[in-house]
Amino acid sequence: MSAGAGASSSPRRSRASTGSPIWTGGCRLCSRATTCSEDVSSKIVRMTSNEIRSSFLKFFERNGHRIVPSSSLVPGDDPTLLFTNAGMNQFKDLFLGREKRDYRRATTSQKVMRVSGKHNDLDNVGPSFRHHTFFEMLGNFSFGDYFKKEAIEYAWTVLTDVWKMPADKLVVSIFKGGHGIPRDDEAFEIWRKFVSRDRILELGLDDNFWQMGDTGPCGRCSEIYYVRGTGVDPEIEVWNNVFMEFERSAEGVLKPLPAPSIDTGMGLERVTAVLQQKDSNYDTDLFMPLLRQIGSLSGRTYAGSMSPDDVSMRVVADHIRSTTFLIADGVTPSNEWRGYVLRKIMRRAMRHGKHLGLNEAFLHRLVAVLDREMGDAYPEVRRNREMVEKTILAEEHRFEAVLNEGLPRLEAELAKVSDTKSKVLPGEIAFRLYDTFGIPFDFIEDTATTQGITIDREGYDRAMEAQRDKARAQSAFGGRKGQEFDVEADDRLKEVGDRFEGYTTTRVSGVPIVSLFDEKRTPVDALASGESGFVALAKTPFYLEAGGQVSDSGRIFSEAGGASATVEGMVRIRAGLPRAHHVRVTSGSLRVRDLVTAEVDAEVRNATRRNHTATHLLHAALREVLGTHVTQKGSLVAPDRLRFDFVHFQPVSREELERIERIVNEQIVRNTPVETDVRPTQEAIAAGAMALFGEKYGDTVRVVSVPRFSMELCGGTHVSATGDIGFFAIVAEGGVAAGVRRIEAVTGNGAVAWAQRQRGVLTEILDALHAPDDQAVEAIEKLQSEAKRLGREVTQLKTKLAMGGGGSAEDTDTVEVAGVKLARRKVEDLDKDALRGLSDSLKARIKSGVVVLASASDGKVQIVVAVTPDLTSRVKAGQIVKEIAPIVGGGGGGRPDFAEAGGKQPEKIDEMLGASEGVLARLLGHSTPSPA
RNA sequence: GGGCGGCUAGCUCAGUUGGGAGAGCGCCGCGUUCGCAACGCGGAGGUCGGGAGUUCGAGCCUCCUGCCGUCCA
Repeated sequence: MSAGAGASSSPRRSRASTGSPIWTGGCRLCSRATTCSEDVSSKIVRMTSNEIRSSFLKFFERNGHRIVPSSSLVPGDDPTLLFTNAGMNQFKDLFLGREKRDYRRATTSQKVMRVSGKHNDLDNVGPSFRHHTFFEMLGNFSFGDYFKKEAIEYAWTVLTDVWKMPADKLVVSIFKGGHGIPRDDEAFEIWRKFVSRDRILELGLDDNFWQMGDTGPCGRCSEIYYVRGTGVDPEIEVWNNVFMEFERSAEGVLKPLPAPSIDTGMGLERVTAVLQQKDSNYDTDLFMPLLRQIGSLSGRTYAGSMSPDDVSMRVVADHIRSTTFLIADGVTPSNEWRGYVLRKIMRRAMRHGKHLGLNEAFLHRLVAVLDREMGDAYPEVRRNREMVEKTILAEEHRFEAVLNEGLPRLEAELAKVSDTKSKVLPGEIAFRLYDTFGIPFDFIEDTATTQGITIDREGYDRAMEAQRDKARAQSAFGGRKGQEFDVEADDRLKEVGDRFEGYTTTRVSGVPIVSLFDEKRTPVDALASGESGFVALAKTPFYLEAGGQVSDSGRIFSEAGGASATVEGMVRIRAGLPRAHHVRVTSGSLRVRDLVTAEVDAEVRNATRRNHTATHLLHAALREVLGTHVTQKGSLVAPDRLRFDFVHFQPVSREELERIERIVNEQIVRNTPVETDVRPTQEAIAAGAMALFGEKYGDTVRVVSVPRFSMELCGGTHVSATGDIGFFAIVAEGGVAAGVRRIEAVTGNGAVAWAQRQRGVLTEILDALHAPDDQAVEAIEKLQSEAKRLGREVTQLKTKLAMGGGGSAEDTDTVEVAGVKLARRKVEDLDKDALRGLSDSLKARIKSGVVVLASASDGKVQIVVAVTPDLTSRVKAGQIVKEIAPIVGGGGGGRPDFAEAGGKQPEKIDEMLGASEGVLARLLGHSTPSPA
């Protein structure tokens, strides 16, 4: 989605930055020759960024807008969108008419991330004075309420009245028409009331037409520019007003929306630069405190230039903002998806820190500045400061480790090419160092340069491109969306809404069936016995998977018609519509408008309730024992177990686990009644209720609390008092990803069963050991060392036995072949190691010669051939073994002094040993003495 | 989702045509010393991440799988 209410990355900005302003020919604004020598802008009100933000919100509040808090940077309801990238994201469903709220005008200061643009914005950040990965978007919105006239009036008033921008510094633009869409005459006429005709630019599709996607709402828009006349950006786009007035169908046809809407966006960083009369966003009070702190840590002073130091300082200042806000919104650095983007940004900041001479971990020390400067406007930063700092520090250490690991490899590769004539590091090698070992390219380049080595950049880029292509090709199939229900025409569904009765009951009767769908999710009138499909009811006690709690199972039946169906799962049709029960009809048939009873399997539900409340207790206990950096990263609440993933940077020790388990069970014993109530979201969070990261909450929320111990926002079903849980046992603890641990636990009957199983195993072990429990470990250790000792003794004895045999050396058949001693012996049941030992002893005995040993065990033959070192130049053990092993049906090989082989025919051992004499003779170059 | 690299003694890691599992540090004992460090000698400590396969024989080759790291999406 490319939302046009944009600040940092619209195409026309990049054009401006290359030095071609949108309109040329002198300063038309103030009718002067080229630039404005007179400082008209001195009239502008001096404001801090905090004042600018709040004055904007307050203005629109005075004009009937609801001030809505910024939504999370992690889009809660759109898994395909990497980060929130426009102010309107959180209102998407309102614009599409899928959702209704109790206000039709809103204003926000929205946290926004833009990193993954086609032009790879990340590289612009630092060198540029106004590119950011993270920024704040001020906006006002109308959902089918006011339209162009008011929007333009508001915009003009804010700029010229609230902020006192001189009118003659402002230029606007409208859509000039094209591609079958007419020129925006209306906007032109409205603007004419405020500015002269020559200050209204007319631009095309790229600049002044906005759409969310290939289909859906879209419209012409109007941009407002502030003309400085000087600096890198002689004029700067400050505000984009989108007039949503059409809906584009799949066929590409535009038809008017019944209720046209307004969506605007203004980058706070830019407008602050304008109002504080700075050429660069970084010179404003949004960035200067950060730059000062970076300066004092690195012993430098930010000078606002294009020098490498200043560029690096800008990179760090920008990236610490993204980093802090992302982590505060629950993203943690990892190797995939959002976490990966975060890591990339963090490591880029660390690298630039190194350029500034910051070799120790420093990034985490900048969070305090943001807490101080922005903590009032964005409480999540203040609330999560400790966790943010810990997360950053952990990543700084990890990056250090990666470099320490990779550096020797880099040095080794450089050493290889340093002797060559060209002194070029091949691109594939450089890429491999980056791809596999994570050494940043500029790091490789820097190191290489100091050694007079250059890098084959082209080869590097080629390798990178190949990797990209592969990844894209493979994931093209991955992103398919789930099937959608065909409900467009179904008004009944919209009227009914989603009525969940499951908090108070597990059974509702006399409920009409609103709609039926088959497995393809298309509407049907009836589902017959044996068929499966989906049922929407006017109300239901069935829980739909959310907050980790799994969906209920149970049945739906009609007493009158004798129909019955099992409910196998629950599916969301669409927000605000009834939930769908995935059913299999077992008898009779279900028809639309039938009255039915819906009944949840109460026992299963009760088990789930126990686990859900226990999860809350566990969460609170974890924070008590491990610290408040513990935050939920995932959760599964099933009837038979619960699983809880959370942020923590090391394994949880056994002592800690036991303490956590004890605390939870103490809460259970207290039998505290569990309270639930619905409260305004802001109030609940202010009261300290635990909210989930990345979760989208409405204006009111359900709060589940165990008084004096736990309070969480939660839509799940819970026990009525903690005592209902019965017993809580932690079953497993382990790591899921870097910085995330997982605890699995059981409750109630399941916990009792688990404990009994454990005790059963212990009892059996003790029985087998014939030892009381306090001596069990000792007994096992004794057994182990005894077994080891015996094993050694057996090996020794076997070797001795084989060596000495019946007490003499007569079992060894020693002959001389061409002046070389050949010792042969057949032994019983010796393993490889013992044979080796035996051969060593025999070698020692004959001093110089060849030893051939064969042992039979388990129907297999093990052969060893050894040659004393003085003879290996004349005959090699490997050769002998290759010649004789086939006689017993095997093969083998080895080194000149020692070789092994195996075979499958023990009965032929004697034949083989006999043949060895001839083989040796032949290899020594003598004819075989004929057998006796 | 797709690649690449790693996993061997308590720790850090070596280990190539597939053929005796190693080093350094740490640990235990002995020696040396008034004692300690250092040093010398000796010793304990290993399911070579797990499972299958190929082979007479697998730390090493093949397949599956787990975990860690890293890059791309």
